[in-house]
Amino acid sequence: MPEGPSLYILKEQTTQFVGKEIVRAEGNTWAIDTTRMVGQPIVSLRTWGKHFLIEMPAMVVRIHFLLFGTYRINEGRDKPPRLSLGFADGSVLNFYACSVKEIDQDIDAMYDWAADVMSDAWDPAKARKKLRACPAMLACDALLDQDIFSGVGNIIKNEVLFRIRVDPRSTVGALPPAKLRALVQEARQYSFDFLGWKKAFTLKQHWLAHAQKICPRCHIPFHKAKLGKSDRRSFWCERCQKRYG
DNA sequence: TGGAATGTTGGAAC
DNA sequence: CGTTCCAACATTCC
Repeated sequence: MPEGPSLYILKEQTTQFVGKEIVRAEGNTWAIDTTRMVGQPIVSLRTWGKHFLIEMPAMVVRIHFLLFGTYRINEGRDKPPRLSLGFADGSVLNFYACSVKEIDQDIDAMYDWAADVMSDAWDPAKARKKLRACPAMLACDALLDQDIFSGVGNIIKNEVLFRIRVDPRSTVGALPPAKLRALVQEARQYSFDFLGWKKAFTLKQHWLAHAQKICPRCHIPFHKAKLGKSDRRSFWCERCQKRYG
């Protein structure tokens, strides 16, 4: 489920619920009092990267799908929902195996919308500025940093670095300006390509590097290692992806 | 079929 | 007190 483009699809699929009043709210979430949602209309459904935000007049609930979360619209599944919302017209929005949290601050103060690669507010110059502020950071860590590239996940990371021919172990500060610019540009571009392929159910077949064995450009084996602060899988080609720094 | 994976958090450890 | 480490969560696929 994760990665920003998937959340973008969720937002598109749930526009029908905006403005509707929640008449039933339940589920096995322990983190919020679901009864407080009953009687409230949905003011907006928004995303910030991998966060799905349900805005009501009196509260904002944040859904995070982590690695395994799923959702269903107007149907159930074989597991009990973590959060299930029912509306007067009989429509239903179900969330499973996700993190549910109430946000008790002003969301506009909390979220930097310019960091969301899927957002109209995405600001590439601001992203470059954030990158220049941490020159020692590895390229693989930079792409996964949600404060800089909100919505980018491990697949997008590997594909972006392959596209721009940068070794994941490169340091941000050692990247030539054109590469830094390409990194930021492709983080958004690839995310929208991801979106299109995901909608067409052809995402996996478009992977060039992620979980691949042979470099499609050089036809030599990819290197594979767990890299960076979070020890995430990286796939890269020693021949066509250059290591800076 | 056991292990790994599109991810993050919170608390322990240092 | 700040930073780092690690278990925990939970589902699907190979």
